[in-house]
Amino acid sequence: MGALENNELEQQIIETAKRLFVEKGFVETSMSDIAATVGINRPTLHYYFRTKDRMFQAVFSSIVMSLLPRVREIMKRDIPFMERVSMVLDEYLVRFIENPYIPKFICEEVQRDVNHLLATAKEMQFEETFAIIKEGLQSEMEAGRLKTVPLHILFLTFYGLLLFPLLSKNLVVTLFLKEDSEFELLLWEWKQYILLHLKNLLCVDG
Amino acid sequence: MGALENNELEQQIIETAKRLFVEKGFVETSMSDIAATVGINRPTLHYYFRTKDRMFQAVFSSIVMSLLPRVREIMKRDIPFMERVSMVLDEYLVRFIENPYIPKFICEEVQRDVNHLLATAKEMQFEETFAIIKEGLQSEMEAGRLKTVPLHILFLTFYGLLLFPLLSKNLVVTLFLKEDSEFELLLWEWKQYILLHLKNLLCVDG
DNA sequence: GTGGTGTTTGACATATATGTCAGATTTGAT
DNA sequence: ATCAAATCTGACATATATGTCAAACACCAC
Repeated sequence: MGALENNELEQQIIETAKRLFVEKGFVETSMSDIAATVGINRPTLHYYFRTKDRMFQAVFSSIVMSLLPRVREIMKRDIPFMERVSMVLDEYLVRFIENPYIPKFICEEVQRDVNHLLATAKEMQFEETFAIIKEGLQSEMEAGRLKTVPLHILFLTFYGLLLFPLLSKNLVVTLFLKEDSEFELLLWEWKQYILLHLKNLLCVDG
Repeated sequence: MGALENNELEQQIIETAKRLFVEKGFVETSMSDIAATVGINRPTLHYYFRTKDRMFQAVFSSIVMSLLPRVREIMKRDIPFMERVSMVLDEYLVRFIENPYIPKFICEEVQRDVNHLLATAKEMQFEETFAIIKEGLQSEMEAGRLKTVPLHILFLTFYGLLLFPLLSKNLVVTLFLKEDSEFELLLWEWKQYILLHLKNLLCVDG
């Protein structure tokens, strides 16, 4: 046979598609682009992933799967809450420095079709991770170690501060930096401010 | 003649194009869409705005022009800094509640072509407004009424917190709200948190 | 009405996208 | 070596996008 064994090319296609989707966006990346970059014929793409939509699902899964398990593992640890948050931030930032267009890609998909996105996410234990974080927070709040803050406020603060610099990277570099390479440094500086804001929001001491 | 007098249809086209660009994004809105919505023939669009690109410029100008003068006016007032910020936030939020897709549109354009965007913005006193805010901040900081914080950090905090809820509106509504109509309420609740974060960042008392 | 200006349109040229399919090619089991 | 299944490809069908143009149309001055 060989059918089920040749996931090598399939993987190569997914990696290439990920890079292109994430660089240029879903709509502006064509199946031809992907095929040309991989160095295969376009119909071959359709052979592996019948439609562009299934191509997307494969790519999105690959992205989420590369982050979610690490986050879940960290949030389960038995160390102070803010230390866990700090480590999760590291995890995100490393991934985003590697691939600064992921946030844009996710945001684009949130706009294009939330339900499709959530359905895809659901298939990879997204809800378990979400639940772990939620419960972790609630127990900290009930124990009085953290202030009581609505979950959606926390969500907006965390992801707003984390994702926005990457969404506006071009603008930030143009307005505030001399050259592109300084951006990574800015992100690590920025991480401290994210932690500061979260502490102000959550920690009882002040 | 009549050429220069018929800015009525031209305005109607711009309004329609703005709505569509802002709802569906630039790439996913076709000239045909716009023409059909206005109720005219597509070549007529090309008669008024030779290319889709000039169409964009007209739309973007219209959006920025509806905000920038108000912001400039407010920032010039002689009232406490945080009060000015609060009023600017109101201005933004009212505009965004009216038209929740503006942030997405701007972000998309920041990614697509920053320089094009900045060039268009430059034509409408964007730099003056930017300078006014910058100087206002510096004088407050030097007078010791505000903590000294790098401009880019302030930029990221302000716009990250302000824009992200609108960029992730679909997700927020799906994850945290019962129905779409609650979103406006959430935004006004969120405004207080934005102010809180900015105070923590800027104000000397704490 | 005639003519000129500004405005609108139908038809065309061109480009690029997705998806299908029959047939060629490779591959592995026998 | 042969056969069948898996893999790949050239060619096709279809859809939709932008932009151009010559010709039609509307309107006002004269």
